[in-house]
Amino acid sequence: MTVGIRDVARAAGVSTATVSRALGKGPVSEALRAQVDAAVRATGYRPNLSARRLRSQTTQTVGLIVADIRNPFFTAVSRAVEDAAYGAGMRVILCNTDEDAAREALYLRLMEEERVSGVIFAPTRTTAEALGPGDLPFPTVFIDRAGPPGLHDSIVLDNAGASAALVDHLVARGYSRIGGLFGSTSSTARERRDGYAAAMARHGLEAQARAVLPQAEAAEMAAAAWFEGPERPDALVLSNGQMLMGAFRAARGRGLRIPSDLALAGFDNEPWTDLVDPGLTVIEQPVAEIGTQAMRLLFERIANPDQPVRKVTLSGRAIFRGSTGAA
Amino acid sequence: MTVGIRDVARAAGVSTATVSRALGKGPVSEALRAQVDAAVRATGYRPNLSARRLRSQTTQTVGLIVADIRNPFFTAVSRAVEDAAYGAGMRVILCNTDEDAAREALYLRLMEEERVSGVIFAPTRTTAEALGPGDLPFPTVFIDRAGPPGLHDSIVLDNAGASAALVDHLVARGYSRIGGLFGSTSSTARERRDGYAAAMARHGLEAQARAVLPQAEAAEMAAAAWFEGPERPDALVLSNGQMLMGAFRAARGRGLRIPSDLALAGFDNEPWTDLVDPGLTVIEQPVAEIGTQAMRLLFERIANPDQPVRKVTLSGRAIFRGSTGAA
DNA sequence: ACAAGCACTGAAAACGTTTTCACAAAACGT
DNA sequence: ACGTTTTGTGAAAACGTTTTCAGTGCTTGT
Repeated sequence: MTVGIRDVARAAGVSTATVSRALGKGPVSEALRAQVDAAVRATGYRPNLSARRLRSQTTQTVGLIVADIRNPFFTAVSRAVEDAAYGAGMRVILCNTDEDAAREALYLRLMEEERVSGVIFAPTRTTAEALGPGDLPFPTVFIDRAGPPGLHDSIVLDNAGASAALVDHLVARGYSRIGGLFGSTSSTARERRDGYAAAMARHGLEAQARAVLPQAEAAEMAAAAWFEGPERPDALVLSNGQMLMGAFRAARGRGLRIPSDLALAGFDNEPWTDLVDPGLTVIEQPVAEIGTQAMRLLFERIANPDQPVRKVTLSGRAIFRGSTGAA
Repeated sequence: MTVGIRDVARAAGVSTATVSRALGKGPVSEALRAQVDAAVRATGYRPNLSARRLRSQTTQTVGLIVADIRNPFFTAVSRAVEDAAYGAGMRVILCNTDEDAAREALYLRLMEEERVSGVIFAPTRTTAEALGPGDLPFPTVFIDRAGPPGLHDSIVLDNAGASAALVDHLVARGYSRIGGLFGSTSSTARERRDGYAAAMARHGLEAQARAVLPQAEAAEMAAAAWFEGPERPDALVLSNGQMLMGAFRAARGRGLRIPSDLALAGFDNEPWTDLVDPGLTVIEQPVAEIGTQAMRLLFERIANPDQPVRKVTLSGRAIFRGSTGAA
């Protein structure tokens, strides 16, 4: 029924070995290569990738495991990863964990079964801390979030520095009751919280940090409760773009005026953040670069498994807008 | 080196056939099944999916081909598709075509080589019109956009009706120089344009439609040029959420007041559309349902290849906001 | 008690490629 | 002109599973 390499071989009058070599990069004379090409076209042959992978023991596939593709940060990173992968003739298996360690374990097992060439992984803190030396039997690059210390390549943001920059800016604009609402699941959120706390201490201010699931709804509820409570902050730092959106919603719902009643600052320069009124002060992350660099690190690790572990730290870019009383 | 099914068989003291059956759903006695489970645990065996696919001739994989995952519409649909797929033990191969017919052809070929069980596809108009009866050698469900007429299952929006609803609303609010800026690449954009034109005609108004690439930047430039020109509209209908964002940017850049100088209405209830001031009137699409229904149609088609072609038409929900002078 | 069926198991074939191996012919160095 | 390499080719093995086929031992119905 379906046409295989032996049909092509028969049509071209050569052996299957020659067809395979003509399609790949083996040494084949020009004459035979032309015959094979013609036979491929005539038969409409499509190589069976499962068979190829089984025999060649290389899948040309990478896994990409993130919390939720609907978070625009991961959307953008994923797109960059996919472009780089397809550009290099590789496929991507995308998995959404929803910050759930059980699903992370499930997908890591799937990656083993797929015999992926490598994995790009943004883990929860739980998983990152539980992972030991031999637990990932494939090259792995951690992105956005730290993996187990010292074991794998990674590419992260200078989270503490970025948080501190936001706090410094808020203090300079005259805010003092600066609260921080951070994600509860990632090392990144924790680093942002620590950077916030350190900067607050440096300014002699009392840090007020809370943690929730890093999603818009959870942040909206937490922020709303905070605004109702006895210690209403005059500024709020949010740990990512989704939470920033939640906080903005909560402020609007309470009728708070920004930036006079409340300043807002956060992470991720999502396209809408300069569309609202006032625009929101954010730390822009180099999303495309994170994706392409992650693939680069992974390729190099695959090519050279024993090279020393590398950690790439990128800087965010602060964009000051009206939500913190800036221009 | 790597542990295979024969190692498990040896460890369990049974044949590979029995291991395979114990792991699958074959008939195996309880005693042996327990031995096999123990051996699997002891050896840390991970089945090789490439080998399984090759032998069993079923890949349990579906392709998902969309224009750009960064478009929140496709992001949400993709997430729903992936959830449904993984929930049924299938994998997803995601491809971004950037509205490019050449890349569509490339990825369709890839789907053949992967021997996917089926494909979910949002094609450009070019490709949809070029596709003949035998061109897709796998079950295919078209989403968001029409495929070749009558050949495949599909799930689309009532685009013309939704457009007309927007026009009717704008007319009721007193607007009359209502322009339409639509995507140039999809049947969907064309249907929205036609629905717009028909509604305008019904109201005795002159339709003014333009078409550009369905992206924020292109729409912003086109809208800006339109606002500068001699025939500035007093309302604009946009063909998707990205273009709506572009038009909103252009209006703000020109200092136009919404809704007094200009009304804005479009498609896709993206999270930011009710965050800007004024909120934007949109047609909300049932994104999650589109994704899950697409997978359902695909599963049913795979299970029963010869059943009649089905076309599911979903209705959008109009959400009237300040950008059209609504409450 | 015996034929017929049933439930379970193992040996071996099969899936569609790539790769190894052996070898013939051509090219090369002296 | 003669070994020695190089180049190109085909036959067959190999990749790691699932599935077919042919039992074997039990149960069942009569």
